[in-house]
Amino acid sequence: MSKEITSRGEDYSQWYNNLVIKSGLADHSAVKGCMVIKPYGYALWENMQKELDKMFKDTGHENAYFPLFVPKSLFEAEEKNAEGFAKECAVVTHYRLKNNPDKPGKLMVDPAAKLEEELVVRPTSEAIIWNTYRDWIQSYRDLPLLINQWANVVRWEMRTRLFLRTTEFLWQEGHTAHATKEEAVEETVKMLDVYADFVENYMAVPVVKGIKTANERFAGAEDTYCIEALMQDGKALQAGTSHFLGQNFAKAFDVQFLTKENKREYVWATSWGVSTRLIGALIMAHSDDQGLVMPPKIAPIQVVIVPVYKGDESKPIIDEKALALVAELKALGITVKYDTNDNNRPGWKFAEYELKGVPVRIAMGLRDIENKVVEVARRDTKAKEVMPMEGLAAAVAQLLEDIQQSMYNKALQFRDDNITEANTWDEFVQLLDTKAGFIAAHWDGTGETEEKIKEATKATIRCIPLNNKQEEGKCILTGQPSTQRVLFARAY
RNA sequence: CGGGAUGUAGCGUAGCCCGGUUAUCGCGCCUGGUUUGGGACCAGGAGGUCGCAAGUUCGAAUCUUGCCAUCCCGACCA
Repeated sequence: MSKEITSRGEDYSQWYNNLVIKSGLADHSAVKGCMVIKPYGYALWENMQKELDKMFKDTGHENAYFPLFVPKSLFEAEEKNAEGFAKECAVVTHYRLKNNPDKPGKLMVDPAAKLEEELVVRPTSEAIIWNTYRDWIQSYRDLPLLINQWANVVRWEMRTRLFLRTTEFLWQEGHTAHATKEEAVEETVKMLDVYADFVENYMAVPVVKGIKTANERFAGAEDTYCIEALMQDGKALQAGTSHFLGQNFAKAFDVQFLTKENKREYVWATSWGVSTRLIGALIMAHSDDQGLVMPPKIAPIQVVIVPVYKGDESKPIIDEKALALVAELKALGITVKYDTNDNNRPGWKFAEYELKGVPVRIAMGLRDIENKVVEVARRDTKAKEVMPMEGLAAAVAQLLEDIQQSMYNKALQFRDDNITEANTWDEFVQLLDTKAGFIAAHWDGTGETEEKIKEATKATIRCIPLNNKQEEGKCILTGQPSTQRVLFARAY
């Protein structure tokens, strides 16, 4: 969208970091690779959680909580899953510290307190959950089992980025068990749809629904479905995944059930998750040079009222009108802040709330009150309008809806403008360097070719879109025949 | 773990090459006052182991060596 941002190129990282910190969403922490989510950022996460949780419950899921620690023997039970995550696991080996005899006042790990079996801090919870499901599932009557967990996980990545990749992050992970393959696949797709619905309709970020190639698949899954979003710098971001796990975990943890026909069968599994990474997606999809732009449906503050005082005697007059408006807005379920902080002047507040991305700002001064109007500014377009106080609350509610829709439309336009077809290798390489975005190109379907393209260009296959148009073509690298285009991009 | 850069007040910085008064400037912070329609102004004030350690020197933020930390680029990845 904003050319300024796109053209910023290598400064984009810096710009993103500064924005996250200055807007008060989060900060670096004392622990390398971890972040502190500040109240404003956490309020945003809570709003996202609330909506997602409602959607999960509407689709029949219940919340539960499983332990943070996974005994190593359980962790390694599903081999592919274990292998995939092994390189990024934090491991607990001891359970006690003691005074260091050589360094007074310092502590050391007590060698006598070594655990018999190491505990892996969960990078994902399939293992501990499926070990539990064995006890929960005996009969077809116990199925389907539809559980979600809100939790933190730890993945010890080499390089981290606020919200996009932190050592510890918050997420939800759904883990379901089904009697048939068909039912499990249906669940996988259903939850992908839930994610797409949330990201598009609440976060106003359009996504491409698709399926991952074998190389990009979740460790231990038969199929990984994903939603891919496009950021303003032309890079793609995996916003959520939903996995069809087949019977892999059921077999690894021996989870069998008796069918109506009294036959023992392994259950079919899915898992799906989205994380605080979505906040990164939100920032990179909508923000501009003035700061964040929050979609109204999940904005921590939807409307801010800034009073413009002229001398002390005007305060009670403005307060009265403003508080009445606050009450009206609240009655409509709108989150509103009346900023009476006298330390900052109106201009300062205008800039501050723009930085924080508050969708609607109302300025109210004596002049307005005399004319029975207020100044209403919308964050997404920065348009200002004088509106009558009569019926204002309803008008603001309508405006919030307009902003939500308009933000989505703008992001969708950008996304669609940045899906480009490439038919030759040269075209492909040139597009990556000049335009970026998603590149739709033919691929011969082999992991080898995919790997070569990645090595040569850093672009990966983000997904094979669902309901993809079938067309004859030749692989851009090898020239081998292909039946459909897949979406390539450089990704976060 | 490889390649590059940086470390000076809460944040951002000047000074370093070419060693020499009390370490520069801006923002922020505190006190008082005037203000308030796009990041106010005036006056006063607080805040520093110059990343750590050793060395060279009459003298080190500045030179040397070692260490530590952070960031960027690669491998890894939701």
